[in-house]
Parts: sequence; structure tokens; C-alpha cells
Amino acid sequence: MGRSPCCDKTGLKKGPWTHEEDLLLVNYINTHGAGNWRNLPKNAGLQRCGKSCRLRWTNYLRPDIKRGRFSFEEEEAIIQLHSVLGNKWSAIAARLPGRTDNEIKNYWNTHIRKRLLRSGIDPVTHTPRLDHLFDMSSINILRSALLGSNPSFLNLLGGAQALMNPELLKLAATATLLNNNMNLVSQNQQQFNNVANYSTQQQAQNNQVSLQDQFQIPTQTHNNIITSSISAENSNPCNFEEDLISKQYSELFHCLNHGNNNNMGYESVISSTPLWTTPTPTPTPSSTYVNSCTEEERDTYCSDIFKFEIPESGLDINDFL
DNA sequence: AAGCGCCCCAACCGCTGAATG
DNA sequence: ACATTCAGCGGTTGGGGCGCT
Repeated sequence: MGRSPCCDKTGLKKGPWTHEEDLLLVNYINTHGAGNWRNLPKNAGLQRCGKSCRLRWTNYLRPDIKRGRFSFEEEEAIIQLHSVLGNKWSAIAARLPGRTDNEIKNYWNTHIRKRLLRSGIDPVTHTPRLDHLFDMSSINILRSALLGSNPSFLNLLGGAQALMNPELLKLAATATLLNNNMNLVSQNQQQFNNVANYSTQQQAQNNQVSLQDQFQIPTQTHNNIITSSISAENSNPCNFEEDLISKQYSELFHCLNHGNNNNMGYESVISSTPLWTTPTPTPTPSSTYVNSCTEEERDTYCSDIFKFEIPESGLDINDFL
């Protein structure tokens, strides 16, 4: 695999670009157009390698680049797109007009990722972190989930010690995560619609294909959630969710079908009251971005997105045994 | 004011796949 | 079929800015 010589080997300049260099590059591209990056530096009078020129242009100097803080809608779009596309920054950037992959990647790593971690969400899988799930407050959550309206079950299992039973906790966590994922995927459909609407509005100006044309949102039926794949260009998205859900489903389904009763078949699991509630904001139908919230407010919103709520009835552990 | 540590982000690095001869 | 070049991508780095002591 041949590779063009590195700047180091050819004595070309590296490091931050000066204003004069930017002007040379912009003027040259405005006159001759972008492309032929190998010869561009020499023709433009720049002591830079072509790669450096291309990156400077695509990440900073391009006239259609939107500078400044990310809006709330953009941030939400990034989170939702990342949950499907993963670290496909260029694919995400393609759906956020005016933003570069580098910018989105930086913003993810410095802001969104940290916020998700603070909220107890794994930024890779977009699911609750197990270590977070098992801290003491989560034990209480699990306790509520397990017992629900049947507090006598605690005594049946031998008191609070039962909650420290690793197998029982694993089962509860599996059930909880399964339910979370089911609703997360369903929730994604609604949020994708919002993102798609937002993206479509933005992209209409750029004559780009709308998000809805490029995504096949999974249906809410369980079978489709398990078996369908979300197709997107140059990507193989949602595999992690399929894998995770499939594993969790298989494990729980085994429990359900081999238990004493089948009142809580998987259909009822899926159609039960969502454990996740999502305040779904409506993207501002505007061509301009309004940075109307602070970092703290976004933090709060992020926490709300992933708020962990247990239905009134709780989860009846009897159905699992 | 100086020193220190942390954060952010522009830029670089190294790899891959497509295009070309 | 193979070598080479090029463009694009994702991961990583390092220097400047900033806040704290």
C-alpha cells in the first residue's frame, strides 16, 4: 500500500496554520477549486503537505462550515445518530449540515461522552452501565423493581440478603435491561422522527437526502426489533443493540417459558409500561440555531432522558421463577 | 504574579479502500 | 494482477487557554 511521504520526511511545515497560509489556501481554492491535493500546496505557494491542506480546508476553511457552539437540537441529533451509527463521525456529520466529522468527534469526546457517563449511561452502548446499576441506589431501584406491589416476596427470599444474591440480581438486571432496551429502541423511533424532521429541514437547503430516506426505522413489534436491521449507507448499525437485546431476550425468555406460569410472556414484557420516560423535545423548526440552554441545563435534560423509572406495579419476580 | 493542572480542539498519524496506470 | 497514488476516515496528540491555589 503506497503512501504519500510524510511532512516530516519532506521538510514541509507542520503545526498551526497562520492567517497568511489560510489566505493562500482559500484564494487558490476559490480560483482553481478543491482537489488534486498533492499538487495544490506547490501551486498555491504553501510549504505544507497536501493532506494538511485538505484537512485545513475541510475542517476549518470551507465556507459552508458552521462555527460556534452546538445547539441543543444538534446535540440531541448527535446522541441519537451515535446510538445507531456508532463512531461513524463522517456519517453523523453528513446528517448535520455545516458540521465536520472532526468537530462532532471532538464535541462527543469532550462534552457528550462525559455527560452520558455522569448520567450512568454507557456512551458506547447507550444503555445503563452495569456498575452504575449496582451501586446502592440502584440496589434500591432493583428492590422496587423486584418487589413492586408484592413486598412479601422479600421475606420469601430471605429478606434483604436476597437482594445481594448475584444470580437474583443478574436476573433482575437482565429483566430491567431488556425492558430498557425494548423501550429504548421504540423510543429511538420517535426521536429519530424528530431528528429526521430536524435534519430534513436543515438538509432541504442543501438538497441532501433526508434522514428518513436513509434509515429504516425498526418497527415496535418485538420480532422486528430483534430481527430487523437499520440500514444506513456505509454502515452496519444497531448490531450491538440487536446482539444485546437478543442475548437478554434469550436469557429472559428461557426463564419465562420455563417458569411456573407464563402470565408474563415476552409480549407482555414488551407491551408493559415503559421503564423509560423520555421528554421528547420538538426540534426548533428554524434555520438558525438557538443556543438557549446552559451546560447544566443540558446535563439535567440528559439525566431526564435516561431517567430510570419503575412502574407502579413493579416487576413481579414470581413470573421469573 | 507565578505555578500547576485540567480542558478543549486543531492538527496530525496511520490505516483503509478506491482509482489509476 | 500488481504497484502506486489519492482521498477519506477514526484515533490520538499536544499546545494554548483557563481556572484554581
